[in-house]
Amino acid sequence: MTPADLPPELAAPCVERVDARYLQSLVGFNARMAALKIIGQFVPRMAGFGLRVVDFSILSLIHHNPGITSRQLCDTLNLLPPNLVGKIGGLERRGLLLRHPHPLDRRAQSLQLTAEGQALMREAEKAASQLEIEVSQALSAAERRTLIRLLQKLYQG
Amino acid sequence: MTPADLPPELAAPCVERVDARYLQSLVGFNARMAALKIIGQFVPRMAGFGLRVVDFSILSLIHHNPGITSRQLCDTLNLLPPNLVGKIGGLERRGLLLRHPHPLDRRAQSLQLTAEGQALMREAEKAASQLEIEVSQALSAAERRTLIRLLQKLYQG
DNA sequence: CCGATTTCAGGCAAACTGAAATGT
DNA sequence: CACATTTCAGTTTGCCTGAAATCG
Repeated sequence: MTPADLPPELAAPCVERVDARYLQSLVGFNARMAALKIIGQFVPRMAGFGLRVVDFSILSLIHHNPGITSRQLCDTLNLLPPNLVGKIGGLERRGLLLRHPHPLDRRAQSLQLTAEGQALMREAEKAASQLEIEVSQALSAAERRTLIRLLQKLYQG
Repeated sequence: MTPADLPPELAAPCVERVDARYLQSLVGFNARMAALKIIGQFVPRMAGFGLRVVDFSILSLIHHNPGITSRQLCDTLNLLPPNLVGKIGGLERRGLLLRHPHPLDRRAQSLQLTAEGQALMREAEKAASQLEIEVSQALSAAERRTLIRLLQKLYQG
């Protein structure tokens, strides 16, 4: 079948412009593509503070929730406990956070930012909010609010 | 400082309910959380077809673009060429796709689904579209269209 | 000679699993 | 005794860089 002496344009097809309409009809595909694009811009900004994206999320949650536990961090950020241990340890060795015994549950630990950690996060969150403006420049303020509301309906529902 | 004989509720703070409002004000955080939730439901469905999420994306693009090249797949899916080689090889060994010499560029390869690959993707895309309905049940049809439009404005802009 | 496409090889970081120690 | 929180050890997976072979 498909003799070799057929004209080249019939032997094997080729594509000029990729048709991604089916994948683009799936919310998951679009959410993943958008997340990858934004995170791709986030990574180099946070690298300026010596932080990865996940470090920023961890420190931000501790920043706004002094005394939060590892377990609560895992639940909020969809992390597994063994993966958090090393990250918390590294941030502690850098002097950005402290572990205290938890007042209500001696199995757990009460996490807090040091003064240095708080100063770093004030700057890092300033940079994050600035990047937020740049990344959502294609959207109006109302569209941005709508987008966030719909995304939260999706993953919180 | 902070004497050990202070009442426990003052020695170290603790949080009852985590305040994630700052992270939730960032589009990137919400897009990532939504993508993770959807993909988390996608993985077991595609496992029923012996596919990972990325395999589904690859096969779907070949399905709707017979003759597409590896390079075009990489551009569309944000993959690096070395990472695609093994995946294409595995799908070929399973008899789901075929590689033909590209009619216009002998460096490239023209990718096509076999009859078995086409049959598999008809079922897999049916399952994906069904999951799409379930996962966006929290949204109205109009909200779902709006969400997709705004996400595309973000990552295409 | 330079660039693009595909492929292979090796290194690095991240993820999950299983189990142990401690405490509820 | 059953369960929860943290931690460690081992394994696997995936991603990235660098370089080679082929071709435009």
